[in-house]
Amino acid sequence: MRVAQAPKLDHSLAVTVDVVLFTIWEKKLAVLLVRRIKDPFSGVWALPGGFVRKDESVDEAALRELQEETSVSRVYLEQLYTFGDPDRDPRGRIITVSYYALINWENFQLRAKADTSEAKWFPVQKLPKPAFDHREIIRYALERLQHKVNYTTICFQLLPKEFTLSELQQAYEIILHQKLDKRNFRKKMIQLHILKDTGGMKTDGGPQRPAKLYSFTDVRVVKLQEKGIIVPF
Amino acid sequence: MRVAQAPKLDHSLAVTVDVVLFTIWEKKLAVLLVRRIKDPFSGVWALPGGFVRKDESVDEAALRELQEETSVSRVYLEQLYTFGDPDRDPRGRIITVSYYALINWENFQLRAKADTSEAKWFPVQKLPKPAFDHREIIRYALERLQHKVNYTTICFQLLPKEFTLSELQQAYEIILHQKLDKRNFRKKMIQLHILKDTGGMKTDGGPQRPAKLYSFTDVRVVKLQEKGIIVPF
DNA sequence: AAAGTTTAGTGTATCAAATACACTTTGTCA
DNA sequence: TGACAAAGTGTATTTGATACACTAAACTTT
Repeated sequence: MRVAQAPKLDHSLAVTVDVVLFTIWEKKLAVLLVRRIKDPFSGVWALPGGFVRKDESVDEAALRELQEETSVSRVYLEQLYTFGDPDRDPRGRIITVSYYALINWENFQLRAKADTSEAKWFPVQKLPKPAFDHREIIRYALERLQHKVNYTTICFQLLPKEFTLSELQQAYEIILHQKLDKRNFRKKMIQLHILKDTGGMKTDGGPQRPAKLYSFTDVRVVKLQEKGIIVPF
Repeated sequence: MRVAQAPKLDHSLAVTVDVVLFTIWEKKLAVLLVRRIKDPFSGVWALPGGFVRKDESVDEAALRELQEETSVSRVYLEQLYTFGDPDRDPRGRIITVSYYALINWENFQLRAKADTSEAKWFPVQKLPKPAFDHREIIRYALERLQHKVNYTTICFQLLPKEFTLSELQQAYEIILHQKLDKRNFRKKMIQLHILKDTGGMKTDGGPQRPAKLYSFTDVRVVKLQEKGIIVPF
């Protein structure tokens, strides 16, 4: 092993990415963890992630690692925070750039066939003690997600293309961990003009009235209510 | 020079920090830039920053570089975003973790004596074309600052310990780049219970009525109006 | 086919917060 | 002592958030 002898010139460090992948699974918000097969923390659940290569951007590294470890691609991905304490990894000086990603459960089902390493969804309320500082990263991701559903259309990333208003409300309730008023919720969603009535109906198989199906008017995640903020320049 | 021959094992990259230091100077929001003396971009204005060392956290590196290049310490500092495109630096693969910092102009005056390299304040509206992707970093920092003044007490980091309500309003107007209503502003600030009447008065030297001096009740930057968000776990 | 079940879908009244708006006060300077 | 300049103050209106309960529609059971 090489020991750094010229500190003034050798500034190289290892950089990893870690991704908190969320989905809504069995009416709970869940995070995907993979079981580590190498030391340190061999056998322990951890966030999917790995080293950033020299020829790829950090964003690309996050997507690649997610793809490699969970066969997931084409997800909404957003950078969270960079954790850079010198002692956060027992292997040595490793900085990690954390991300969070959202996927709709049905989409995951289709793509997760080629799994090699063990991966499993855990409800955020029942997480095992994860490796490294991954619990802190998950907490941070959850906080960001909870904030963002309030002023963006990010929530749609967790739903199928067409969904009912009840399903949308349920998604909000699951993420925010609180009940919402049905009439006020629908009123708000409709006046935001982000929903399109697809004309379709959803029959659930149960003995109840079918619900209208909606889709999102904008394919992209959109910011709402940018009140009082003007960005000059 | 050593060439990486074991790509599977050698994951080392260079990591830098860059800091967008804001102040309010001559009734404008300004950013501190330093003139580079080395290639690349020799002679070009750039954000203060430099390489992260192996034995320090990324936050510590940001504070250290700020101290070294601008003699500034004890500032409010917050991580912004990590920029990781492989071609963002002509020297090679360098990832940068960006920060922004706030300082009150009078405090800077006292501490900036020991300046070695050339440093200068630029109003955000009149920035020179900076080195690297620093313009993007500054834009990002400005956006974050403008958002944060709306729901935190971060603004106080730009003011002296004691200030008048007019000075506080002016700071908001400068950051948000828009005029605010005097009565509504004061009403809001007072009902937030974040201000303490110090009993002192400020006479400006002009022929006008002196203003009451206030200070901030909490030394720390505080979040306001966390409405509708509950963080379980 | 009628009654029962279950979720979808709808409107209004109240309360709280944001906005719009103009004059009086007070100390300083000439 | 009168002019000046910024400090300081209140109310009415509008807008958005909240609280709240019944009818509609389709399917299932008897």
